[in-house]
Amino acid sequence: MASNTLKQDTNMASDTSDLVIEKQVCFSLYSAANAIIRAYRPMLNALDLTYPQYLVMIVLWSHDGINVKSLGTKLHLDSGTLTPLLKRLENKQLLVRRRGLEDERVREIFLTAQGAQLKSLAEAVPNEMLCKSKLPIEELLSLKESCDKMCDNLQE
Amino acid sequence: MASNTLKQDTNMASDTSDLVIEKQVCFSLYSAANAIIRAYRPMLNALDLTYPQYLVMIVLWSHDGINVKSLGTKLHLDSGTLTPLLKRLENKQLLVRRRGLEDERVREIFLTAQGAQLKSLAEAVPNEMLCKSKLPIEELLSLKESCDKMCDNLQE
DNA sequence: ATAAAATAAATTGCGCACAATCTAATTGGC
DNA sequence: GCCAATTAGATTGTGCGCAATTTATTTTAT
Repeated sequence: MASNTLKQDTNMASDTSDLVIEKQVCFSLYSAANAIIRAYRPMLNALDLTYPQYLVMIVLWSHDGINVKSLGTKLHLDSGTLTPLLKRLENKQLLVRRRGLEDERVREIFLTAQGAQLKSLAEAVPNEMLCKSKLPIEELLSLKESCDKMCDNLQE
Repeated sequence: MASNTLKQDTNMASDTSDLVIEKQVCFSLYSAANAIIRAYRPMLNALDLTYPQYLVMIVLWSHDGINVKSLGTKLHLDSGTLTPLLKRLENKQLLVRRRGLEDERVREIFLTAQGAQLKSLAEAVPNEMLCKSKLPIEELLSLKESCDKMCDNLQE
């Protein structure tokens, strides 16, 4: 029991093993992503949106009429995530889901007037988030670049 | 309809608005975190662990006997996430959950022999992940630092 | 000694993320 | 023209992540 306590308290593993939580880059990224979604919550509650719903709305505000496949490509999400999410946004009257005219398999997503209007309320969100992060813009840009590279490199 | 098509195709908004998906640092971080968990999956399937379960095991491998509160502080997760996760790991015989002797409210988590043994199989995982990321170590370290800062700054 | 406040964990409920599977429509080859 | 292969999306089931609430225990103040 004494040796066990010693090993824990002095944390011998941290010098020799890579299997320590404090060394894990991926854990830092995972925790930061969770923290970001948590930080967005109060702002997005005011818009009655979750963070993934907010992302979908952002895409729609510049690509009204996009289909589920293209939306999924842009957001790196599949239909298993998007279909129920889009149904919830449809229930909130922010969009409508229409079948494609020339291809019946395709679902095209169109903003309602209400959904389009929500954009003006959302305009303030990105800047408020940048303030909360308290990081200089150059650091945020290099962080973004590394994340984008990571994402690309882990593709299949 | 012609003007609508023009607006979409030339993406006018991208120059004037911050509300474009390609500009969102947070979206990059969110996508990278999802991509990481996806990339870990095949490796961790071999250990019959999910990524959050793997994180818990990493902490236990250097802090056997830790309680739920301390575990939550380390992983930035609460009992609503940890309690059912720990029960699943207990069902897999990787750990046991005991009540604290001096304080009955506390749950202390102890590795089983099987749980302790799993560490040797997990030793190869971090390096394999670094390879998959294809990023130079310096970039990974600066990425980790920025994520840790982001996480700290968004605290409460 | 006891009631109030604080603390640790568990529970409930919702919304992702994603693997796996299924359905329906379209395309390509012959 | 017809059938196999492909494609788009929907469905099902599991495991988080977390807000909100609840239960049980401990601490504090009186």
